[in-house]
Amino acid sequence: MATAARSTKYRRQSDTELSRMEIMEGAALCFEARGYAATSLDEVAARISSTKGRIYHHYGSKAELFLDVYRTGMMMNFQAIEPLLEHDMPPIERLKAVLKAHVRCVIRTKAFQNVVGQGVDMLRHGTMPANEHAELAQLAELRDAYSEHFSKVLEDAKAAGAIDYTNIKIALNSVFMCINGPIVWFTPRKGQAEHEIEALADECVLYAIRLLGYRGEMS
Amino acid sequence: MATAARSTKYRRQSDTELSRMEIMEGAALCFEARGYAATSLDEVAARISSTKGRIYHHYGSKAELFLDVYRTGMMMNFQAIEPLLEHDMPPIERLKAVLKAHVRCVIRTKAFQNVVGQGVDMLRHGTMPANEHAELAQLAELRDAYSEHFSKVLEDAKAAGAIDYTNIKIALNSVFMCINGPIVWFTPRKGQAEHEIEALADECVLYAIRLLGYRGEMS
DNA sequence: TTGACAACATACTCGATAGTATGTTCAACT
DNA sequence: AGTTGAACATACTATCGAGTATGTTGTCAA
Repeated sequence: MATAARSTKYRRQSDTELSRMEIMEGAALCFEARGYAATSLDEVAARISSTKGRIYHHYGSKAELFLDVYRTGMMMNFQAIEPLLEHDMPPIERLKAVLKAHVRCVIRTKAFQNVVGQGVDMLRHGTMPANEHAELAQLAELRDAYSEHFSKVLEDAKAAGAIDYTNIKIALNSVFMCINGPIVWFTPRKGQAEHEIEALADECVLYAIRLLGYRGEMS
Repeated sequence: MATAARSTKYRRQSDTELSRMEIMEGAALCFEARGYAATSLDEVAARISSTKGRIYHHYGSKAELFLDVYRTGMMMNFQAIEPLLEHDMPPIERLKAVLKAHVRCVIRTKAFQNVVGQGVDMLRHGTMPANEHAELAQLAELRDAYSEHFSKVLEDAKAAGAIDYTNIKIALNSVFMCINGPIVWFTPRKGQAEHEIEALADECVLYAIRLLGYRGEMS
């Protein structure tokens, strides 16, 4: 039966994906805590109560694992904001919504986003550990495409007169520094209610749009 | 002669300090480019056309060198802003001046500040490479004291009604993210005039005070 | 039921690097 | 003029970790 065959096939696929995701989560936490270079794959394996053999069964190298974490982190970002780019709404409202979605995503997937940050740094300094230039270039494009989304949203809002800035590069960098801040300084505490995180995210967004010259208060 | 004796003594001291500074500058550049863990002391030595022996003559360990770079970076920051804390001036002007001084310092000493950032991360995650808890605690205090300076300036400006924020911790973190941004995204280009960097710094400061709810434009 | 393969675990190799031990030079003091 | 010690350079060791080679187990298909 085709259905049964596909079912089996997908279950195995799914298991593989689940296994890779479990590895990635462990890796993201280790990379976040100690940095890429200082993290050993034995540490990653230990974190998920496993062994290095398992990791090398799914990934060809440490760098490949790192790149997969990077890519997954970027995908999480895209999935968070892309739905908002479709809907028709006032530019300033879209800006607020996109910023908010990004911050929420960043907080939820903190470890992955930290790895993304490390990857961006490596790209910037040309110290990528891999020889896999194809993957590397692809990730750079991912990052640029994501940044481009924000550029467009910013320019729309500026054209609508809701915000203002002199140099879009500096403005965009500053906004990213601001809304990515939680990656660096946020530390989740036990028993922290969901609405506390919401308030935190709202405050980050407020500062980000203020930075851009937005005058009205939050609606 | 006491004078000659002291002169000799001081000259040797001074030479030692110069040598240490040269090592630190090489180390800061390497740490910035590859990160602490990925940087070998042979690389640092090669960067200053020297050998590992020289480094170990001045420092007991890689971690000790790192900590000295960290401390030196923080000192540069203090020296940049502390004179401004003395003078009597309107809170909002002091805020602007301090932010501007910080950004200028950050751009000039980019590599050192990047190391400071790595150090702060290590403190945060408890992954400091050294056993030297004394040094470690001292550096944490340095960082806190520096942050405290900004806290005071912010609160004064808020009391004067020039700015506004809900949560000082989040606001301060956001401001730091913004004014420390150049550490991450600024890349000096050859032939870049001094006034271009000034303009860049001004724009960072503008975004930072806007973030804090400042309404007036830059004077 | 068996064999074939995926999904691991275990046991190794080998290069890189932090740290050390020792050698060399040069300047100051005696 | 010789001795000493600071400021290095050179040569080595010891460890750690990425990558590999091989062993083990459960599962599914025929």
